Order: sequence, then C-alpha cells, then structure tokens
Amino acid sequence: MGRQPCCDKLGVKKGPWTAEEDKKLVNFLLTHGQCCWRAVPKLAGLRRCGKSCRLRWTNYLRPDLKRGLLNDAEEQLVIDLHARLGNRWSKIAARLPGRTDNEIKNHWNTHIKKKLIKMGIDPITHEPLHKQAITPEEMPCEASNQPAGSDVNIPQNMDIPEHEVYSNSEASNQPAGLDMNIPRNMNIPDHEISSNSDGGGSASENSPSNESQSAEPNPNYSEEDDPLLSFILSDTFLEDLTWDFSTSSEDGSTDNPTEENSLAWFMDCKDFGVQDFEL
DNA sequence: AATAGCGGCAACCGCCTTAGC
DNA sequence: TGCTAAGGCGGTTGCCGCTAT
Repeated sequence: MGRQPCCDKLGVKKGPWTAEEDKKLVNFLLTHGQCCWRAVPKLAGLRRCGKSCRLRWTNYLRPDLKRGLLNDAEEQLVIDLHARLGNRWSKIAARLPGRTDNEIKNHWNTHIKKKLIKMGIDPITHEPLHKQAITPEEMPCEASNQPAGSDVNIPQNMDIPEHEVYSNSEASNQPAGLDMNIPRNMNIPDHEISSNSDGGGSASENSPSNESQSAEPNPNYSEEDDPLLSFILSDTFLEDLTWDFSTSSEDGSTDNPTEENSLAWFMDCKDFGVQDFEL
C-alpha cells in the first residue's frame, strides 16, 4: 500500500521561502483566490508542493494574520481553550482571529507550557503538579490553585457541580487510554471534542472510537454556566473577524484586522519586498 | 572575539478524513 | 462499495538568531 506522495518530489523545492516565492504566491492567490492547492504551484510558477504553498499562505502570508506575540488576553484564552479542547490547535486557533494553529502551537510549546509548569500547573492536564498535597476540598477546580501573584488568570468558569461532572455516564465512558488533555468537567459541546468532523487528527490524538460519541450535545455543556465561553465557542464569534484581542500593535497603534487594514499591513511588510507588488 | 548552548519559529512529515468518481 | 486525490491536522525537525561563557 502506501500513499502516493502529495506531489512530485522531483524538482520540488523545500526549505525556507524566498521573497520572490512569497511574491509569486501572494500575487497568484490575491488574483485568483484559493482554489485547488495542488494546481497552485504550477499556475503560480512555483517549484513547491501544493501543501507547502497552503501552509505558507495560511501560516504566514494571509493578509488577515496578526503579527507578533500573543497578548495577555489571547494567551489566557489559549490556556482556557486548551483545557477544554486539548491539543486541537486548529480549533483553538479558530477562536483567535488572525492567529494560526501553528503559531498557537509554537507559542504553547515555547511559552505557555513553561509558564504553567512554573506556576505548578500541569500543562497537559491543567491540574496542579503536586495534586497529592491538595485535598479535594481545597481544589474545587484547577483554576483555584493558581499561585498568588501569577500573571496568568485562569478563568474561574469551571466550577461545575461535582455531581454533574462525575455522575455523567458520558464522562465515565471515556476510554481508559484516553489521557487526553480534556478534564472531565469541561463544558465543551461534543461536536467540538469529537474528531469525526474536524478532519486530521493523528493516532496520537486518542480520538475515542467509542460509539457513544455522537453529534448530540454534551449534557455537561450549559451556556448559562459561562456566557463568555459560550460566545467564544460560538460560530458568531468566529464569523466576526473584526474581533480585536490585541490592546495595541508593536508600534502602539490599534490592530484592526479589516480587509483594508490587513492589506495595508501587507503592503507595508518589508520582509519580502512586498512593495514591489502590483495588485 | 569566538564559540557553544539554547530558545523560538517556520516548515516538513505522516496520518486521517472527506469528497468525487 | 471501494479506491484515489486532495485538504487538513498535529507532531516533529532543523535552521537561525540571541545569549552566556
């Protein structure tokens, strides 16, 4: 068996993209839009794999991308969403307009993870690292164990009554091997947790093949418990790309990821000589 | 000033799901 | 119904720049 390579490996360039390649790809995509990625390199005059083009575009060239480090609000949201969704970076990224899954994944691995460990929180389970030293009474939820003085505020929106958490048959149906990062008391709609519809998902994702996984909403999930979270997890939020998490850009100006401003940013980008573009 | 070590991030790889035939 | 191509995802790698010695 074995899959065919996604593209003809012969003559396909790899490694860092040059300004010239970026220019070609952006020119092509802004002119023709996103179509068949496999055809893009040929049509754009690039010696790249279509997959590589897609990644370059989605992770770096897309005009609506924000640049720079995640601000505190975004970081906080990532932590919160990670507690609920686990390593579903694309899902998390979908809640942060202008941010990519790759960017968030990298930021998690290089910054947030260390920060949480420093705070005594397990970045995988989001539970205290020294759990045995803490009685359940002291620990209604992991957020309450946040060390004083921490600059990361884990939202206090997980205080779900215990009877609703563990009496739930769905929660107890989790496969034993499911060492996923999703604590059982998380209010996530099933469709967000299930990997059935979100494409991808490697084997290590531990997606339960359990038949109890259905499209029915998670009985644990209640928007009333956390209106803010429910909004963040809603499609309405997703569709509103003018959402602005950032307090300010590096130059002090406020980000406003409208198409116009995004293009303005794009045109202003010096990294790959975009000033030479003919749009 | 040279260099070794480290951290951050862009890019690649392999696997999975989905759509089309 | 089965096969294949394509898109998408998460994990991992490797390069590059910064810092410490």
